[in-house]
Amino acid sequence: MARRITLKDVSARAGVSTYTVSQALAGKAGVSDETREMVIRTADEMGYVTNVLAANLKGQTSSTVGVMTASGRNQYYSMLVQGIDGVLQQYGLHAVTNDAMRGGVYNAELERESVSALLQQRVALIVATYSLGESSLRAIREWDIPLVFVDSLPPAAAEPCPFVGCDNRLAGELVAEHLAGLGHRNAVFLGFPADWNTRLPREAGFRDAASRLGMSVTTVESENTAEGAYAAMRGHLAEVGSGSFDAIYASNTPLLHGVLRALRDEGLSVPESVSVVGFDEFEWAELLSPSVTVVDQHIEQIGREAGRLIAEIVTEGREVTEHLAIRPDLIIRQSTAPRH
Amino acid sequence: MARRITLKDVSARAGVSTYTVSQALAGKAGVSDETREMVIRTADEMGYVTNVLAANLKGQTSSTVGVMTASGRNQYYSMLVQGIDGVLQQYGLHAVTNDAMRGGVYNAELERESVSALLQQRVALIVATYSLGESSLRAIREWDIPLVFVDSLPPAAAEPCPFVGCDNRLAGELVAEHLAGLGHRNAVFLGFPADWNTRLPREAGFRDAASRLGMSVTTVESENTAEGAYAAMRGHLAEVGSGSFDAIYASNTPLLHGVLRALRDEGLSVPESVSVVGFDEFEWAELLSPSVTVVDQHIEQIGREAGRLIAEIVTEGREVTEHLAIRPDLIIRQSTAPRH
DNA sequence: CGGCCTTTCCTAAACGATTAGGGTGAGTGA
DNA sequence: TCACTCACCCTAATCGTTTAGGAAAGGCCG
Repeated sequence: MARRITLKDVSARAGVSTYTVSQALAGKAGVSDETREMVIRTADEMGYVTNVLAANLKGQTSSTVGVMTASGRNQYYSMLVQGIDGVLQQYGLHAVTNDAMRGGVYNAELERESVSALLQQRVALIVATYSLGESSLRAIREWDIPLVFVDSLPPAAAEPCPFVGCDNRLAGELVAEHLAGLGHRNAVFLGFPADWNTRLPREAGFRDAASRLGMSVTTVESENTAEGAYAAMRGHLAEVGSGSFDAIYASNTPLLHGVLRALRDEGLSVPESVSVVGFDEFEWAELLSPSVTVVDQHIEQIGREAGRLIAEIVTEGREVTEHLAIRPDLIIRQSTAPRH
Repeated sequence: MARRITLKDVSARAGVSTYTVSQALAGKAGVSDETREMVIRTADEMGYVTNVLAANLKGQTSSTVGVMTASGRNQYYSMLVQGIDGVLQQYGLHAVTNDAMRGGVYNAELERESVSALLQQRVALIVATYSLGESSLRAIREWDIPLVFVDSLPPAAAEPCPFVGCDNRLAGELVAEHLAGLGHRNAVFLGFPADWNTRLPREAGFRDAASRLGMSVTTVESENTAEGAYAAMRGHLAEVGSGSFDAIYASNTPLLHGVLRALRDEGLSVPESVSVVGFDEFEWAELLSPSVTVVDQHIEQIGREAGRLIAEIVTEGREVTEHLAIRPDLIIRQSTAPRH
């Protein structure tokens, strides 16, 4: 292809002005039906394809939304992004993802670069799936770019700001009620760093319900990786022994992975010695031995709702500050059993 | 922010022409060092951020690459894309992903829309991770957009065309040699549809080596989902009984999942009744009981190599047609054992 | 000193769309 | 018939950059 067909080429061939072509193709008013049809016909005879760069430049709009993740190896995020992307495609939008993890650890420099890249692209909206840094927040606000938090609650500095995610407090309560109902008295909450602010409600809901039900909760701190959880769990066992707790709530899937490995390597059987609950449903949960009880936060639904919300904000320019908390469910499997 | 700072604003404040500012900020020649420094200083004093849309429009270039996937629920693809994206970020490029699956099944209409969306964006390059349809191939070629296949081999119509992926033939050979070495005589190859053209070499390598080693191979056809594999496997067992084979090679992770469920539900124990090998290493492989022997195709490496290749093509305009086959390794675990 | 590079910078025309702000002619009502 | 509206279309400016094609000034050489 020598040169690409432009709107001007189409207008020349169709014998009308570029204005008419533009209106006709965009489906806007001001063009008669016969002209519109004629224009459309010649346009695709010529193989014309709109240049969205030019359209966005002139229109001061953008059809891309930026997604910022800090996923590391947590598959959860990629599923989430996939979900969002699927919806956006239906609205003619597309997502570009920027991850702020390098070599498994959060990297502030990368976050800065990501924000800068998204600004350069003049994205229509930014989706944050973790607690953004102070300077990112400031830059985004300064540029007047709509921000929506998904999964992770907006930090106070970002409010008011729309949010879609799991009701993490409720999730913790469900787990605590389930474990206490099985007769467990001493639970361990295995938490990732509070940099990810989903940590707080996830722990608080668990603690509150547990104390209400007379179950003690010990928090074990862990890096946000399977390896970190493995080390943390073995460390904890070495310190307090296996008799000091009868249940574990691992606050996400990588941590669950680490816990299960640690228990296996310590020779502790699940659920006989200790009950285990994970956060997030995943495909292998049912095939493990024992199959694993988890909180299902309905990630596809979160993705869909987020996509819908984003499309609404971008295409209709609506101001939204609504917080949408999806109700989680407990999927009870073999890794939790009555205490004996 | 009332109005956004443009290059013209910077040039006015700095007292030089837009040309000078442009050259200075882009790090090109034709500007004295002191002027350059002065321009850069005032630019970030003013909080100037390049508008890449405008730059790309004028420069007839693009900093985005399109990635086409047909992933469904196969986590493999999202890891691959993550890998590629990570490298691209370092080159100032970014990826937009378009998936051609709707509701778990391939959708040609979606593929057409994806291609159209990528053309509209004037992407610099397209990455295909599955066998694109005839019309997509034609459109991409007509638009003169570089195409690189990752994971999936280019169809004949697309050659010559660069490729990065696993040496699937070799993978099959490794599996066959391992199984035959354990004394197995009758293997089942569980294959996803040949629409995904990785199927062919993956099966051929296995078959060739098996026949060389005196091991028979029966192919069982399956949809490309865990559910499909489950159904296919149970159907096969109902038809021929469990005594007719002693090993299974599941050609990707969703299929492996279906196989393991089917065997469990049929009460067949692994590896006592049948050895099982999966394709693709995944985090839970080692924690399952039994842990699963898999082919590790080194997906991170594939992603890195692909990213590097893409960056080279886009930023340096190099013409590349090289095929890069990464050597897979077998990770032997408990799901394969000597036949007794 | 005149001619000729170089270096440094500027002017102004693109890139490919969108869209105010008209203009034209037909229809309508008085 | 005239004034007015309305539907349809056009002209030309504009979005924010990059970059040919000079121009001015200084240095160098014979």
